[in-house]
Amino acid sequence: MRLVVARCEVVYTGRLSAHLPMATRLIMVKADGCVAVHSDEGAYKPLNWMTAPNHLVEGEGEWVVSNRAGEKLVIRFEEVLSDSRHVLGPAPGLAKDGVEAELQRLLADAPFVLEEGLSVLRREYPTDLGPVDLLCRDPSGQVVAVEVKRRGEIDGVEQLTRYLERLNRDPALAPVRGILAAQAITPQARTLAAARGLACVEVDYDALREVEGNAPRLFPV
Amino acid sequence: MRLVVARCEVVYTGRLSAHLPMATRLIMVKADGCVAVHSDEGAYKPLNWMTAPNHLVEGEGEWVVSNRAGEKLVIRFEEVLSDSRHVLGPAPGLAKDGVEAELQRLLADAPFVLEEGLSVLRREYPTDLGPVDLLCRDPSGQVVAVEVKRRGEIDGVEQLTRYLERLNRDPALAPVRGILAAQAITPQARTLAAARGLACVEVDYDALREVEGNAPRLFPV
DNA sequence: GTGTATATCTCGGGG
DNA sequence: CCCCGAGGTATACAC
Repeated sequence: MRLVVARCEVVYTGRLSAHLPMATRLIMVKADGCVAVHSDEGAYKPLNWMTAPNHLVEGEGEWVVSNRAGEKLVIRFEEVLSDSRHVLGPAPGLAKDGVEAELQRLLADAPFVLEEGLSVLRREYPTDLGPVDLLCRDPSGQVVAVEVKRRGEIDGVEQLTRYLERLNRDPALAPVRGILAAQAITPQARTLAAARGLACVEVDYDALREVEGNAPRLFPV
Repeated sequence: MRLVVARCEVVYTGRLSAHLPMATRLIMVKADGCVAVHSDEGAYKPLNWMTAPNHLVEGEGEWVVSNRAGEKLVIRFEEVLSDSRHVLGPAPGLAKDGVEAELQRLLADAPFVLEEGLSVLRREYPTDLGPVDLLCRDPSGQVVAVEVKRRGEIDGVEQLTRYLERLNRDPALAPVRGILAAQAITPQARTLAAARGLACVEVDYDALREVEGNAPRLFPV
């Protein structure tokens, strides 16, 4: 990784045009070639950047970084205050818990926490509007579409409504009903869901991880 | 700005839980107090971070950064390879030339490219759900709501649907119909638009700039 | 590759 | 203060 502290001026042209007037900033060049320009205030993310792969040309007091899509980042240096290189080596990636993907996986393994007797037909069931998180069947044989969210808000209700409208056009599935499953559901989302005849279930994440630990014994496949 | 290169391990708990195993990384502390952990590869944005305002406690080989919302970032150091501070001073912000805003402006000047005989009543027509990009009238006198997007996706159809539902409650405007205008529209968005009786128009941005150049002569106001 | 959905989204504007 | 909308969104994942 190369770290340059310098008074510079930056121009980006590509998907839009952006300009940074002359000031002191940090320029970070990572091992994969991506370039980021940081100021000392404001945000954790860079003001301007160029993702890899790109082509960096170091000219006379000027860097030109361009990529295949025709985007260009030009950094014009007035004064370089510091320029250092560091060998960081490979680093293992970030492991995340508690994102929607994991919630979906946990629910797919334990759909009964949503409703007694529910079983999963498919995850990511495709429709021509996009994939339904979980397609299930209840003990009576009715198909149930489940939309999984970390936080249940109006968007989730809209999404579930779209899918149901689509699923119910398929005579092999109809009538399909819907469940919005989330760790927390806002009152507005509940109201809209109720108006559309959709069920809401709040899911206790920690309890679900407990269930996962026990499920293999309690519900052998 | 403080830049620390170190072998470290990072744990974030808050809106989710995330863990970075021991490896060499860059830790950036900006003047406003925000902390970011960068690896040497992958992305231009940090793996882990904590936005300002927060509270940083430097302990024995360990930093604990926490904020009012109860989020916590813990960095445990094994070996510090470099630790430097730089005074960058204030920097002027980023100036952008937007894209959707310009597309909207171009269409407002040449609504007839969307549909023969269309004229603009108002840009950013306010509703209590948000502003309608373009409110137009067709030759028959019917009001037409236009949602302008750079890329036409399902979100845009939902947005237009909400606005239309709102506009059609106003007897002075109803019945209002809708057009989704974008440089490119996905098949799924077309499907949903068709199901809702909304029109889709793909707009050639460059051609539109041509029209703008010619319009003053061809279509004098 | 295309397209959808998520994100510790971030960031800004308006009520 | 929240809500909404846009982002050079980036990123992951399925078809």
